[in-house]
Amino acid sequence: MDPNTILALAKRRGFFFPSFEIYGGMAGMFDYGPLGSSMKNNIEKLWRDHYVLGEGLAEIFSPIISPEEVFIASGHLSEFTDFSVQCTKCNQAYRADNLLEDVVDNPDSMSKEELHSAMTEHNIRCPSCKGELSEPESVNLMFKTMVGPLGGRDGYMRPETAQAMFFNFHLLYRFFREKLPFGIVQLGKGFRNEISPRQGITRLREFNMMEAEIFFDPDNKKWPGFEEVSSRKLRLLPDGAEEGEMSLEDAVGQGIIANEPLAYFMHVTRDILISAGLDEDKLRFRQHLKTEMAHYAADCWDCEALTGYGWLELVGIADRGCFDLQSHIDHSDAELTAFLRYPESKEVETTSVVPNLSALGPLFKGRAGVIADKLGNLSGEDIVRGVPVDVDVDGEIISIPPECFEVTTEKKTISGERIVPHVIEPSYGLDRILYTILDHNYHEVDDYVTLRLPITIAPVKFGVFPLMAKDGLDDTALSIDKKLRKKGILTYFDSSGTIGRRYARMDEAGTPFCITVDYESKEDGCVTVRDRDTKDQKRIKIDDVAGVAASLDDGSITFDKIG
RNA sequence: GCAGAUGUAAUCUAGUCUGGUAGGAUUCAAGCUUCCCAAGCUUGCUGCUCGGGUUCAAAUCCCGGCAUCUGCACCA
Repeated sequence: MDPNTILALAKRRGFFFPSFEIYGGMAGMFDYGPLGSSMKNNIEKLWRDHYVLGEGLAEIFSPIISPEEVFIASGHLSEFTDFSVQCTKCNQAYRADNLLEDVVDNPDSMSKEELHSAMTEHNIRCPSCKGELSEPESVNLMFKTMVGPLGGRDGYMRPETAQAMFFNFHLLYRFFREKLPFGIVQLGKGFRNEISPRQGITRLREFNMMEAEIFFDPDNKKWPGFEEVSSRKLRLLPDGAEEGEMSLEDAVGQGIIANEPLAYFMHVTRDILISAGLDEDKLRFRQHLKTEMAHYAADCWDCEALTGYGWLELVGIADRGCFDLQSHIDHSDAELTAFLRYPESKEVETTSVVPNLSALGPLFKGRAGVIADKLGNLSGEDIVRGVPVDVDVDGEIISIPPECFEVTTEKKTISGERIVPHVIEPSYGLDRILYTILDHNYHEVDDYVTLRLPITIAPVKFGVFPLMAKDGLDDTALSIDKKLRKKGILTYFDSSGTIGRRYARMDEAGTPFCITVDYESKEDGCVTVRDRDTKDQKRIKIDDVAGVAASLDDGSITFDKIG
């Protein structure tokens, strides 16, 4: 579908529109209008139904602004930064490390100064016009801010919601009673200071994500429920192979998808997107090429949808290995590990050296502490009972008499070990999904537009109209409207314009059903329910309206079964 | 970020070359009409992307910003 058509509809009907328009707008920023906000809530609800209710994952909600340390550990500060150079003659911009790729080793790990001197040394010039290049300039795609008005700490707007699920691991692990696997979700905004965002709502500087992090024992990557769906098929486009349909178990068995949970959550993703109204024929899973894999990923599949913008990445499902947890452990010294109990405890005999400080002190005075540490680090094999031992203190070899230490042998029971869990991350781009839902459900016949949204996603569930806004029809319609809203069903009451125009408005907003009160209602106590996609009408009792509407809303009956 | 094109109401558009009251259609709103699929009639609301310059006078000419589109580059 032509993006301009979708954009025009979105603006006209209040799904979404460019932000700050009266002040000239701002690239990469969009507002959700009334219909868009409602639709966004519905998508989030559908997503939570699967991940929180269905899979038993737990939701957290953390700050957007995060201290610099988080992104030093996550790698975003270094990996999300590019050094660019510009040609002074033709103004063409390049990534500095790309120009040095075949000239020096590991240019992407070089500092600004190293890049500059390497470029001077090897006389790197503009590849297209041979002009002089500017000095490298660092470009980081995170939004930077200051925490504390007078300076304080550097902060950044998070580029993904994921990090909080990693650096809070120890608390969440306790919440899940110290058992693997378990999963956490977070829905919220992420920020990327894109160089030149385009394509409407599909590439934003401030965008909405729905992310899950599921933690596993690396030696036992299993998720309950895989067997139930293992024969289901997905449309796969593996790295270096032909696109084709394949069952989950075959794909895992042949090593095309790295492991079961990865495949399982790909399937969950497919289910969610189909429930949201996407066209299965326009969906595929594409494996990341080795070269495009993020700095943290071990295997990654994108769920892509065919839209007016071409194939669009909606969901990324990555096996991040233990990269993030390990990195936060290294940077913070926090114990972000899981304890794996062995099936049976092991008895281990260890010999250790215990320094005798009351003997060491008088003999070595100030150096006693250092010597004690050195002794403590010796293993049992370095020592023979009753024989002096040599210790190296700052290059000086000191002989320590046997009365200064004891050698003890003890038996220990080891019941398990601490491991750094692996993580599978399904990460959904909410805005892109919303856009694709509009794209796949837009139908136009002779300039008449119908959005065939599933009722779970539709921003408004029922239009409620009096055929004419008089003779009491409006009062009856209003009371029906009120009844539905009391049941938690979002309606739209409309009494102005002709009935056809009102139906048309609702069709364009994707409202699945309309309820109309007419003159016969007074006599037979019935109203008309009209189906958006077929335009068929059925009459039902006014007294039954709320119940029928609720059943249509939750999907327990369909239109053809009512009346 | 670079190059080119574009910018008139919620939407589509005339007017820009050649400076002189901004026009139409759709939408939207109020009303009439026993009105079930964008019917008709009456009435009404909303606009020159922003800033500066030239000029008696700027939607129109000049400069700059912003945004959109296309291509390049970028895109965890």
